[in-house]
Amino acid sequence: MTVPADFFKSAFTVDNVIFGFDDGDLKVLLIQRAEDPFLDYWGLPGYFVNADEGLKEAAYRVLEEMTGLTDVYLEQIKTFGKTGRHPMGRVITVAYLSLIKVDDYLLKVKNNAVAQKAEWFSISDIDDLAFDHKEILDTCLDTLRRRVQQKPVGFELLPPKFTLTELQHLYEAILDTELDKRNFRKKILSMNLLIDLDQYQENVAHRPAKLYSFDKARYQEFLSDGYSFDLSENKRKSRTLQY
Amino acid sequence: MTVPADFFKSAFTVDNVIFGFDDGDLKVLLIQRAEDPFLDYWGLPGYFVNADEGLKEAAYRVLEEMTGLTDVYLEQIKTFGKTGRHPMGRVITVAYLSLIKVDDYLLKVKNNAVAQKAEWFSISDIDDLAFDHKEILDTCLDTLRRRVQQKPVGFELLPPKFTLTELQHLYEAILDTELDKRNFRKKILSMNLLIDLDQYQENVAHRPAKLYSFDKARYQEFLSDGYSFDLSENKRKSRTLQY
DNA sequence: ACTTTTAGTGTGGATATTACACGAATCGCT
DNA sequence: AGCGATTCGTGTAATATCCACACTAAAAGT
Repeated sequence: MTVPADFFKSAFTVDNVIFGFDDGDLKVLLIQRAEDPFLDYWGLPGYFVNADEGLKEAAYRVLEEMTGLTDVYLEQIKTFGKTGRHPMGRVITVAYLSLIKVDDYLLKVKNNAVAQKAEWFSISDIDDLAFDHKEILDTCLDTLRRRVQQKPVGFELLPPKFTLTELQHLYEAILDTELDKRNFRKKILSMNLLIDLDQYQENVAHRPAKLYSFDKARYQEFLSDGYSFDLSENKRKSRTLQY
Repeated sequence: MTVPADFFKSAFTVDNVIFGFDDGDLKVLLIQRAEDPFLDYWGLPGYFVNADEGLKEAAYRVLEEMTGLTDVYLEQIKTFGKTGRHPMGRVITVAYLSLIKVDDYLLKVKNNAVAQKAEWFSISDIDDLAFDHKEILDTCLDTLRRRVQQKPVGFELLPPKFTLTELQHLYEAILDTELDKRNFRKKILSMNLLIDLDQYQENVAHRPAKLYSFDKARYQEFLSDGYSFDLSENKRKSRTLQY
């Protein structure tokens, strides 16, 4: 076993899968490529990792250069390294995932970036992307759906003040399912993650809903405590199994 | 944004974290290095990915060359890419995890491998390893402990015929906790993952225990069905939360 | 036959999960 | 002012799950 001849002759990239919630719809942020290969194709915002930066660092830098987003939390999901996934040679890519609320961020492509523009796309409208980005997106979507049942991630996707119905719709959109209103409220309120603002919607043509905000301190506790969420209303007989 | 000057001047490796269960103890498979850097240090069995092979493929190949193990199931866990983690330059490594039963495998280091020898170490005896392998190991151990509560992975670690007490000890070793015998048995049997062999231990100085084996077909169902396991006997008040 | 050791078994109280329906509050229209 | 349309907000009861807890059974060795 020797050092391969092509040692130090490979490249790695990061690709960011940024999910957003807007208008009752789960979206993902794509860029249109400004260079070959896949010129003009849409793909995930991703680019090469520099030699002097860490992976996560690179993911944040690339995301900002290509879409203008800063201050999003990125989480490493999986690394894709099939041969032939990049026409320029052996390129391995590390996929990062984030969940943000669309309204909070203004998209802005830097001049020197490899992107012509950045836009949000509804998940259901996406069929083909540059490279193997569709596969990466699908993997991240699976992860998101599993994740959402274990951590209260959904909150990141709503405005600072929201109604319980909005929160429920969010979960229904991500999980592509329907939930029972009363049970949803019971659960969510019992978690003490919400702050009751004692304010109400205005100018709605129906009984106005109470507004809530999200208790960030309490959220931190949840994450560190390894709490287990569970969306359920479950299909199967024996749901929570041990061992 | 341009292609970095050091494009195609990086290297990647795979590192395998192979957990084994033996003698009531959770172990991990390490190799002693036969080359610099970290000559003579113990570390994870890992090496460079060739340009013409996929990541997973590389992980299997490297594992076999360094330890002789074949036919283990490897799962990608995380990619480590801090700058400075490898003294030779920018090297990114993808960590793979596996769980096997020690007795089933004979360790055999190939002549040309970068390893002098391969040995099993108890988790608790490991303090320092080559590179950042201790950090990689710790990350994989966390993943294993979480994993074990979601999938019945533990079965891989026992001989073909085992007693319920052995299975319980396995879980106790992995999770570093004690479990209630009656509740454990109720749960595990209700999952229908075990086949009652109608055989008993022999030559033990006490009442002999029934022997079971593991129903592989049923196990497959579990995996594909996205069942949720849960080890519990739980510390916290509200265990299973929704939303 | 007695000791030692591990195997094997059931119940009840507390909590969590699910299914399910109707009055309340606002707006806009007449 | 009254009515219709719309969404908000709330409780209960049946079922399933979770967990704590203690004694008898079977074999080997003396």
